[in-house]
Parts: sequence; structure tokens; C-alpha cells
Amino acid sequence: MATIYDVAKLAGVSPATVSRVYNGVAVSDEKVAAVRAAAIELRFTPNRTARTLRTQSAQIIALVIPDIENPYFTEMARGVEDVASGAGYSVVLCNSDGDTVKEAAYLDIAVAAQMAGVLIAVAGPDSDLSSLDRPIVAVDRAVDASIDAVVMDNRAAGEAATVALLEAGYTRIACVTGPEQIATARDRAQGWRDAHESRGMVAPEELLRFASFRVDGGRDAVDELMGADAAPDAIVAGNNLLGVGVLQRLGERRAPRAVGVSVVGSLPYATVPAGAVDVVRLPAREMGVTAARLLLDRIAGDKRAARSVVLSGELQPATR
Amino acid sequence: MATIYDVAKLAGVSPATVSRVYNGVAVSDEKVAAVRAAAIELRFTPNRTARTLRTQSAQIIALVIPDIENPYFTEMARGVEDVASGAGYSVVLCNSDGDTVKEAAYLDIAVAAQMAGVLIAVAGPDSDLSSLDRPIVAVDRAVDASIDAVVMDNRAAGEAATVALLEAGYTRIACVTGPEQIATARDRAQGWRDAHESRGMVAPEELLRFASFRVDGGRDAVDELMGADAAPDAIVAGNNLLGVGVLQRLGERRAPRAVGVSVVGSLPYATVPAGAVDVVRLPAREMGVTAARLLLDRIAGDKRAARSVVLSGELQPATR
DNA sequence: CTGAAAGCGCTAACAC
DNA sequence: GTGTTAGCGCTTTCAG
Repeated sequence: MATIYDVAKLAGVSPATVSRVYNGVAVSDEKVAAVRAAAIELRFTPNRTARTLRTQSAQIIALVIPDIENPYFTEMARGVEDVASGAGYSVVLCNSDGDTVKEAAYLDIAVAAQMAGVLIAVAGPDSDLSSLDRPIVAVDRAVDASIDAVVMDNRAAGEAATVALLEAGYTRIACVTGPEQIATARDRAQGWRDAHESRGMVAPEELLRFASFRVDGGRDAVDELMGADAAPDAIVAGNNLLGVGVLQRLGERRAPRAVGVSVVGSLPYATVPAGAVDVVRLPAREMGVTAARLLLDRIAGDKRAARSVVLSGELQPATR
Repeated sequence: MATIYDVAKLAGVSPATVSRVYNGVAVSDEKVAAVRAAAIELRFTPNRTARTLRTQSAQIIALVIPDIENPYFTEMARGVEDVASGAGYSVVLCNSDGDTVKEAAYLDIAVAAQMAGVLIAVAGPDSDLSSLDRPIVAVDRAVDASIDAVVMDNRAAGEAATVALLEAGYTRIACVTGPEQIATARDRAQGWRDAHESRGMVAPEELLRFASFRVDGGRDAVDELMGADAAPDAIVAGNNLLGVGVLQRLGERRAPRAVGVSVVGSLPYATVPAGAVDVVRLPAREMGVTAARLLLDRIAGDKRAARSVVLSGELQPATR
């Protein structure tokens, strides 16, 4: 690979001038032209490693998520990437797998590779961000008041999903949500409680299930709930994958009667007919866009107090 | 951040010795202990940027894929990551979006950041890999004989999907596959032809559609196919997302009679009951694992002639 | 086995 | 506006 010295020699200028051309520092037009020509001839691309070592900051943003196979997070990733690449940053996608050990390893890498900042949907309450000495924004899952966050209004989303079923006339509504230690999961369950309360009812706590935020979690919960004596007549699924599992398993069981389903989160790859279930669409892409902008602001030196942005889901009611 | 000089001073050794400890070069036990202790005290992590600048190679593998929102590719990514991280490499996921310009930008970054190697599912036939002066393995889509590749037997997969429908008694079978310029898409269509031929039939070319490899492609194709005079009685979908679109749209239309569906690729998030459609499962994770191993071999200096590994799909027949 | 020292390619003072 | 030069933190000869 050609270096700035090669280009400088060919263009008849100093290495510093070549550097300036690539960093938007004022250089006379003729020298700019000479440098550009030389660079093309030598197929020169600035070495990012050297630049990073010198400036102590790579033009890279780490995006750490707990499940790369969940379309919710990949949709978010798209949003992040669009903003980041527009600003000249690359995005490194890191899959923590919900494992705080793997997560910590990625955060170490982010530091060791001098990445400019980190966007993270934490694996859990034990996630340790303390050794991260650079800008960081929490996405989807808040960490604490000292860290910028962009999250969904999970309680309201859970409530909206539940209200839709109540309004449709269901009376025994179960809730299948994610792991109890994840606030997102708890908040959505709280929304399910609140929906009942707001109508003078009390949520049937015996129909609340904490599962993994995965398809299997939804499938298992259906078997458990529907196998019991006083089975529910409807189910609120706490995220997209749980919704898929619930719908899959309900479809496979010969149901004595239709069970209502509503889902917190979109189902981009589900194959239920449109309008078959209530869905509270969560603006995942927008979350990614917002978080990326916030992070770029921080990287640019924004020193204001930590902000927290809350995005709202939108009920897309079933057609009944 | 602490440097090897800080550690060296505290441990009472030279910087070179600290470096050796971190690179598995022989150092006396007592000095190793002293260095480790100092490193812990100073919370030292070797700076990867400096190491990369010096060695001219980052412990990073770029994985360039055309659609990060497609579960097929994220499943593959998991396989890649498991192998890579086991070998001490990080994986950078790059979403080319099927755009050769974005793809080229990522490949430039891979070079500029001195990444150790590249795994790529090329965006199309115009993808330019010529300026990539480092190990590279094509996944899912072969490039040419000079480049290692790990791909599916797409023709056979298309054939198996079609045969399943023929055996189920369908007689007018459409094929909705991906963009014509993508070999994967053409090969699957060829399998559809071959299935007919092997039974002494001729494939109804007027029922062949090239669409984007996305949900919408499948939806639109259904409208077009089913709206025509001589509509098909079954459809082969050329990838997972097309399958989702086809199933969605068929479910939404009031079908005069059941239309058979078979899909090349798994449907992890579909909500059709198990056994409702024929699926040719493609071992995406295995593809990622195999490709990553091949790439690591190349990075380690394997100079043998380019290999091409072909993986087979597995029909998971519908229960009828 | 260990230390000194050069240098990977770039940027940022600093001088002119 | 431009050139000279000193590192960024690490690895790797080369001596010893």
C-alpha cells in the first residue's frame, strides 16, 4: 500500500500537505490537484490504523446487541448504520448473546481498538460499563441516569396491547413477557396490569409468565398456559419473537376456540393474514437513528447532562 | 490508558518483555508474574491499534452481507462469529444492502483498517474484489474459481422444493425467485425446471418470476400470478423472505382453493402451523462456520489452490 | 532470556 | 500556506 510519503514525493509536496488534503485543512488549489492526481495514480487510501493511533480515535461506532437474530435489533441496526455512515463512521455489530461476559469482551475491544463510541442494548442488570472511557448511549434498555438512553415506552406499549384485547371482549388475558431481570420485560407486564386496572379489573397474575425473549419462550408458555385448568382466552406477547412463538403454537394446537393474541413489537416475517392480531409497532429504526445522532453529538463534544429519549409504540389494531 | 511502558516500569522490566508476555514469547516465570501483576494493577489492555499498525494486520474479520435483516444471513453470521471469536478474532458485520457502491466502501475500509480477512456474500455480478489484497472467502454466492467459496447446492434445493409439490399432486407450479442477475436465484429456478424435466414434464416458464429477495417481492408476485387467467395451483418460493411474502399474501386473499407452497430456506419467524408448507432447510449456520474456518486457514498462511465447498439443503416435507 | 532502539503511517505543533 | 519533526503504542530485529 502506498503511504502519504509516496504520494508526497510524486506530487512534489510534503507529507503534511498530503495529510491536510485528506483532512480538509486549507491547501492551495494547485497542490490539492497534484496530491489528488498522485493519490489516484498510486491507488492511495489513507491508512486508518495509523490515523487512529495518532488521533486516539477510530471512526468506528460499536453497536452491542443481545440478539443479532432478532429482527427488532437488526431493524434498529439499519437506523444506526444509516446515520453513522452518513457521518463517515463505520458500525461494528457485536452480538453479546445476552451474556455479560461476551458483552464485557466486546467493550474491552471497543476500548482497545479506540472506537469513537458505543451504542449498547445491555445484556442485563449486571452489565458493567464502568471501564468504558468514551461516549456511550444506551438503546432499548436504560442503564442509569448518568447515561444517555433511547428507549421505548414499554409500559404504555404493554397497556395498549392489552387494552386492544379487552376492547375486543376478551376477559381472561395472559401475559407472556421476557426475563424478569430485564426491565423492558417487567415494564410491558406492568402495562398489562395497568390496562386491567384502568378498567376497574385486576390482572390475573397467575397468567403472567416470564420467558426468554425468544420464539421457544412463547411456544412453551402457550403449552403451559393452555394446558392448565383455567386457561386464558387471550394472550399478550411481550416481544416480537414471543409473539411468533405464541402464534406458532396456538396454530399447531387444535384450539377449542379462538385465542386472542396481541403482540408488543412488529412481526415482519410472520405469515398470519394482515389484521389477524393486534400489534403495537415499536419504531426500532427510529430508535437506532435517534441513538446514533445522540452518540455522534457526544463524540463531537456535547457535554450537556445525560438525556433520556422515550419513543412510543403505535397500535395497529386487528380487523375483527 | 496504561501502556507497555507503564507496565514495564512498574514491573521492573523492559517494554519488550511486556510485549513478549502478551505474545507468547518465552519469558522467565518470575518476570511473567511481575508483568501480570503490574498489568492488573494498572488495568492494562494492549492497544490494538498500535499492534495492528506494527504488525500490519488487525485481528478482525469483515463479514459483508447484502441484507442484515434477513435471518438467513444473521444465522450465518452467528456461525462465523462462533468460529472467529474462538480463534481470537472479532467480526465486523457490514451491510452492503445489495449495493455494489456501499460494498466497495466497506471493502476499502477493510483494507484501510488492515483487517485480517473478508467473508463476503457479494451484492451482484459487478462486485469488484480486485483491490482486496488479503484473504477472502465467498459465502452463499460464488465469485470465480480463484476465490474460495462456501455455497449451497441451490439447484438441488430448488429441485427438491419443486418435487415435493409435484409429489403432492400439484400440476401447475409457479416459481418466484430472486433477481435474475444473482446466480443463486437463477440456480434455484433451474432446479424448478429440472424437477419438471425429471418427470417428463416441462416447466411452465410463464409462471417464473424474478423478484427482489424480500418479503414484498413475494407478495407482489402472488398478486401477479394469481390474478392471471391460468393461475398456478402451487408456488415455489426462491428464498425465505419470498416464502414469507407468498404465504402472507395467499393468506390475505380469499383463495378459491388451497395453493401449495414450498420454500427454499427456513422460516424461523413464520407463524404457519408446523407441516403446512414444504421447506428446504439451508444450513446457514454451518455455511458460516465452514467459511470462517476456511478463512482462518488462509489467514494462517494456507496457500493451496482455491476450494469450493457445496452444502446441501434438507427437505422438511409438509404433513398432508 | 532480556534490553535498546528503530519504525509501522499518520497528524499536529511549530517554525518559516 | 507549507515543510520539518516528534511522537501515538506496539513489535521485532539486533546485541548481549
